[in-house]
Amino acid sequence: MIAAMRYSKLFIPTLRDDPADAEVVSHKLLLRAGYIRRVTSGVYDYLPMGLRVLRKIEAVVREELTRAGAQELLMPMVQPSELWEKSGRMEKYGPELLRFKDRHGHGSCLGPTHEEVICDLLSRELRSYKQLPMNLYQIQTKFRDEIRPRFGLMRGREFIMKDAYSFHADDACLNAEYDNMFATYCRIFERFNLKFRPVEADGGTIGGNKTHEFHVLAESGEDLIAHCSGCDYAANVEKASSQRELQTLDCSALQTVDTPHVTSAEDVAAFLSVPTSQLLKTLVYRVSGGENDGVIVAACVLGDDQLQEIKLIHALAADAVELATDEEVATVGGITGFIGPQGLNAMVFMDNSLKDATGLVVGANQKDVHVTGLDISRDLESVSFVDLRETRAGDSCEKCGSAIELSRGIEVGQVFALGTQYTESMEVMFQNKEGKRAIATMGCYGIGISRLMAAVVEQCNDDAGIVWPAELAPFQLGLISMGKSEEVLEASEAIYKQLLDAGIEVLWDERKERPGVKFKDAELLGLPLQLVIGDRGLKEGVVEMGWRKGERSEVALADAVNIVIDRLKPSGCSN
RNA sequence: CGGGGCGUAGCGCAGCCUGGUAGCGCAUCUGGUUUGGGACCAGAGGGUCGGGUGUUCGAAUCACCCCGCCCCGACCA
Repeated sequence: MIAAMRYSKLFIPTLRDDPADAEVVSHKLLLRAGYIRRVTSGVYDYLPMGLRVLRKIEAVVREELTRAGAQELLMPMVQPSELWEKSGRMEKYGPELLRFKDRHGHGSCLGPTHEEVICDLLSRELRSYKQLPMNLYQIQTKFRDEIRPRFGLMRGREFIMKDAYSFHADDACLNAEYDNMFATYCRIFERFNLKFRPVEADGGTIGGNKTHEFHVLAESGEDLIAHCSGCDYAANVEKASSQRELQTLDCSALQTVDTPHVTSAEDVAAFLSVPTSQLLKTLVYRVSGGENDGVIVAACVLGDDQLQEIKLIHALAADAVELATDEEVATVGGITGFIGPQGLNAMVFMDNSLKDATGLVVGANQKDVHVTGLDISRDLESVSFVDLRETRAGDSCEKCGSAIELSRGIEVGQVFALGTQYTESMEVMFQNKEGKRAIATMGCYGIGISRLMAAVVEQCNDDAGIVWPAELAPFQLGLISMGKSEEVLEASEAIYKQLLDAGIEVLWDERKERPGVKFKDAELLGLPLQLVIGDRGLKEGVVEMGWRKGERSEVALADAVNIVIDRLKPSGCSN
């Protein structure tokens, strides 16, 4: 990367005001500081400063992956449909996969991820167990036609990702590599000075048996993560399970009560003067995919709980579930607003928390009527108990019983132990020690490079602008010439050249601007260190050195270069 | 796709309700005065008022349709 630049020659279109269409701080600041510009929904230009940061992130990721034993390759963005047909994901991936035909009418798609391509490659080239294990990665542009791109770089349709794929002769080896990648990810995020948390996660469309997500903690994060205050348990709420308190209620007999026009759990509870937690919510869903495709099912949680649909999807081994329409509810004998598990002509799933629940209020499957005094084990038959409810703050941890807390996070990475999910359908085979053909086992590991850029800014900013960690700043030093006297310009240029020779990345602000403008821009851009050269100090033979976040001091002009080199040279130094 | 908000100069906004020759601040250009925390004076350039249709003598303004953007929900690195 070019070490030094003159500000007046660099394309850094900074903005004085926050752009009106940016909501979160990273989006605002990256636009204002001239790092990115929007091209179309979820698609961005990386301007020179933005690209420099991106390259820095990539450099750290490359260094750590190389250290961890992975090799870089580059796969294509355009992928043939056949590979997706073969893996079975052509259907499953849905409209997020951007499909098109080339001029010969050949079905193609833009790569949202590369399991198919890498497996295709390995299926051709892998022969012997002696070639394993192998971990291949790339840093490349992905395209996912997201339903709702938002928050600038945080959720783009086109984005840059580091994706690694490992192949192994057996699961023990896969697990070792999973741990290796897990540790590598921790090291990478630590180098960026991020507050982050690895959490147990759901597999999503990638799939897999074992998977963790890495979340950068930030209020603007789109994910909710649950973590225990007493032990190391942490999981995405999509996956998290926990224990809730169950009230002990009297087990009086079943009784029907009229509840005219009272439908929602809150309203019914208020109407009957009981806590919402005494209500049983019965939600009716239509299933898509899997063995129950098209089937209508019911799922129950307590009135004050939320149903986590992903958990229901897993319980059904389905692709998706959608709340049933009133008509669909009627086909299984329910009436929207008064649905209950009793006598419903559908599979009924109950959250585990309900096993011993008694004295519940449920819909009677009759207009304007509810039933009280329901005892799950006494009054219901053939229901399946599964984990369905969304974990809430204050629940108790299943491991240690301590209180669960919730935080928001930005998912910047995920690791998966996939097993043979893709290698089987894609026929990634090799000859093992015994001379037999065997299916390779596989892991995959992603880091959202461009998202990481936004996540870092989310955590590292103040009222004045961005505060880059030393290793990610587009330039380490902002050299500010104050005033336009010959002495100042000469002194600045001399220092600029010495720093350039020393390999310090310096942005020399030699513009004919007033001091305030230069300070504001330097702070907006987030450069870790400033060196200010002005007439006032020059008379005394000193220049001013100031950290982006912290103290300022005067140093002798003669020592300035050495001091700067000393402070900036050890990479990863703090500011 | 459902719900909410918005679209007027590069950026931020006013004008719209109550129709009558398009405005403000910042930015840009020219000249001058300034120069340690987003200067001042004088002048200048820059607009299909998101697009279309309609109502009207006349539409940024009213009506209808379309497009785009932002926020909340379903997706995910």
